[in-house]
Amino acid sequence: MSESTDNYLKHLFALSQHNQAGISTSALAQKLDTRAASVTGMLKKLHRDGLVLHTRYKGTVLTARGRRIAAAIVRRHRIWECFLADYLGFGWDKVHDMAEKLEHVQSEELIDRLDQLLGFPTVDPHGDPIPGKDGKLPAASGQLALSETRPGDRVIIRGARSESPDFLQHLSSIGATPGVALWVKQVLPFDRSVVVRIKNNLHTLSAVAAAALVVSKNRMP
Amino acid sequence: MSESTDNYLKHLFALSQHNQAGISTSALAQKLDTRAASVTGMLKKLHRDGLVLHTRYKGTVLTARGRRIAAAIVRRHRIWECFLADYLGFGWDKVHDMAEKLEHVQSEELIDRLDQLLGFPTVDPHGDPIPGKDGKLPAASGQLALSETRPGDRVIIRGARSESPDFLQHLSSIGATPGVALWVKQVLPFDRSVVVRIKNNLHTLSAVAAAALVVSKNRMP
DNA sequence: ATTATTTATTAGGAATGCCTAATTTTCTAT
DNA sequence: ATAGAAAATTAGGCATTCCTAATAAATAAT
Ligand SMILES: [Mn+2]
Ligand SMILES: [Mn+2]
Ligand SMILES: [Mn+2]
Ligand SMILES: [Mn+2]
Repeated sequence: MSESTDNYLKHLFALSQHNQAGISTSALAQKLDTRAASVTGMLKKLHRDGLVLHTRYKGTVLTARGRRIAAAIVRRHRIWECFLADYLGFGWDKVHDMAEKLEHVQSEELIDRLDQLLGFPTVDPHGDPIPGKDGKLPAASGQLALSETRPGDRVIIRGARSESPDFLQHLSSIGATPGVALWVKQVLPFDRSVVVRIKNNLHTLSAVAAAALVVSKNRMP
Repeated sequence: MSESTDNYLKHLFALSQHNQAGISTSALAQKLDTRAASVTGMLKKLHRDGLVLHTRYKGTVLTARGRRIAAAIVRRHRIWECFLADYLGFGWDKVHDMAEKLEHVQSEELIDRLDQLLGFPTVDPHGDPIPGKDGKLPAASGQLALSETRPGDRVIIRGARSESPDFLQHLSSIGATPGVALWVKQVLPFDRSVVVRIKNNLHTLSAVAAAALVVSKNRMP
């Protein structure tokens, strides 16, 4: 298991959280900041090694074994983030990059003792849940619908509560996809539409849309 | 800077401590557990990059730049070992392998904050000195191997010249850990084994073990 | 349904870093 | 001085992991 395969599994795991279907090669390439061709090559190896199921031109899903390993990586990442924040005083804008390296140190005993030192935290400094030793993620906390936010809030998009292609396509067209930051500018009183800013562009989401868009006030791993 | 080059520099640094002349390719290969041919190839790259001076068929010495980087790696390694021992309760036979990975996480701020958390230690759990931020190694004074002592001497254990978990675990099992007092009872003539008393118990250490156990005759450093 | 566009895969190649086997240089012992 | 041994290097490969360019498949538009 190399750092590279670790990162592939970790991002597949993250993308799987808000994707029913298989993960697309391009989505993974984007997360990993590599080219799609490289991703295809790696997916073939992960498939050969029984960590993912990859169907040519379709998509990729983690196997139980791949998911178990990925959860362990995310667990390490987030426990290290807790340590960096709680014991070394780093802010949540600093902890991620360091944890990005520390997560690859494979020692279960090391992580278990860190976990104990930290008092068995359940969320990392970004509010994201820490997988348990069994690989299970505590139910996502700190998530809410965009309709529950108030003007001034800065949130991160987590996903959608609808599979409606129309709705999802509309969100994509305005750049509202998981991981993207969103500023709540105002909530129109007469129909509760929400005006938001996404990357310097203003967009208006209906109350129905806002109720179906899941956001959180925290960052991702 | 890869983990590989890190390890080359680190071992060159360690070998330089007890070697006036340039380091031989085979000595380095042995420490790194690789083949001499691989070492030659890497040395050419390190030379090209200005980290070592390598003279064909002669030997290799670190440049000032190479030495500075190597000292930083050793500093990280030993500070991590202190953390693992002091905060996570790992024994000196366990810390080395984990630090072997942690040392490659490159963040000066991370190490400086760890250093502060630990109270700026000057030696690691094996009694080895921790290079300062300037790359300077505190000189170990009054230290000698147990094999250099004579019956009747009373010494304090300072550390070990091996990271072998088997060896360190054995020492721990007889109570021979840094700071502990030890009386030299006799040196067996036929194989130079050393019989010592530790807290009212007699133990016999082979000549090989005695040569790897570092002690001092003075109280505290 | 056919074409155009987007997405994904294959082909071919580069950099690392390791290996074994062959060769060259240096050292040692006669 | 010279043969033999030891040490180091070069030659030739292999596995990873990434890249760009060319091709193929799937999806969207007409
Ligand atoms: Mn990472
Ligand atoms: Mn996080
Ligand atoms: Mn290492
Ligand atoms: Mn040590």
